[in-house]
Amino acid sequence: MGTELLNHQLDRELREEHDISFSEYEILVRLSEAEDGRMRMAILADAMSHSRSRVTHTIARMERADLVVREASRADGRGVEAVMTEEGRRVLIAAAPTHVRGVREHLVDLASKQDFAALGRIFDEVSDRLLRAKPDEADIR
Amino acid sequence: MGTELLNHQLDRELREEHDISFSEYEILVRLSEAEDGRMRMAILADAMSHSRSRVTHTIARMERADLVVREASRADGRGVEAVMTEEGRRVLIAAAPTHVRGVREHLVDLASKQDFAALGRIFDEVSDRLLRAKPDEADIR
DNA sequence: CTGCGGTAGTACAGGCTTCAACTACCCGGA
DNA sequence: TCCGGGTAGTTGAAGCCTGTACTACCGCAG
Repeated sequence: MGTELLNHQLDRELREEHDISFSEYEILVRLSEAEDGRMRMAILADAMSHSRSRVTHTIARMERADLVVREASRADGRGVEAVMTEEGRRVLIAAAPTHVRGVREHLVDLASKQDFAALGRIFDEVSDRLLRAKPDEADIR
Repeated sequence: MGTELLNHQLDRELREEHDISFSEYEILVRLSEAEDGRMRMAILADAMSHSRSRVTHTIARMERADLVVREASRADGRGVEAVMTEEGRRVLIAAAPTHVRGVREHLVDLASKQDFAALGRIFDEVSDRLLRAKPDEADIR
């Protein structure tokens, strides 16, 4: 699988040029697309197929770097919302071209339109299956 | 990228059913294909695009589990060879069907022959480029 | 209103990977 | 022969992820 090589490379480029990891970048992207740049921790976790524990840690690091702040949810006393800061938006805007260029350079430009489309079809399907299997863990039991 | 989901799933299946990680499985596969079931650490590292440090740690874990033993290289005083044990071969033979089934179930069976071929073409190309760039790190400098 | 199962998030310990020393050894040139 | 640069591998610390346990809160049934 060259996929690890690719992810690793994209991660490294973001770290070197903008001091954020690929996961942090993805969180910023999702927050930027959300209403008011804010999202509940659990939604974030599900959206990225990360464990809640992982999101807690990642958001903690991002909070230290002033990319987000944590706010208690008004609606649900258990809830916490991650909110993108100005600095977070600034870093996202700076980092996006790096990421886009990386994906082009290391992936898109190397494949024909047809092959790239096939790639999309395959991983949509793979994700669908694996995500559908997880929620209730009803596999074989 | 659903690729992380897939790797994670394959890793989990190997851990649950055979108590080895995906990386350990891959090392066993490579050793089994090598002359006498033995390989130099550096060759192993290059073959899997892992850091030497990583291979050192992984082999150390595998040695604790009796899957391999370490032997000093006769030819090169600096060298160390990882040698597959009987137990290692036994575990590989047991684990291989799990892995093959996993790949079929979570990937191959979900794609058409054509799309799957496209996948192969793309990641061969991606790997080639990234590996060609690395060795001398001559990128832009 | 009280109890209770379920959900949200965090804390902590353990495991894997990385990075940067560091040791040991190889080999070619002076 | 001896030196110096390069290679092989290991070590230990630090970072990130996982699983588990735990607290706090929700909401419904009784």
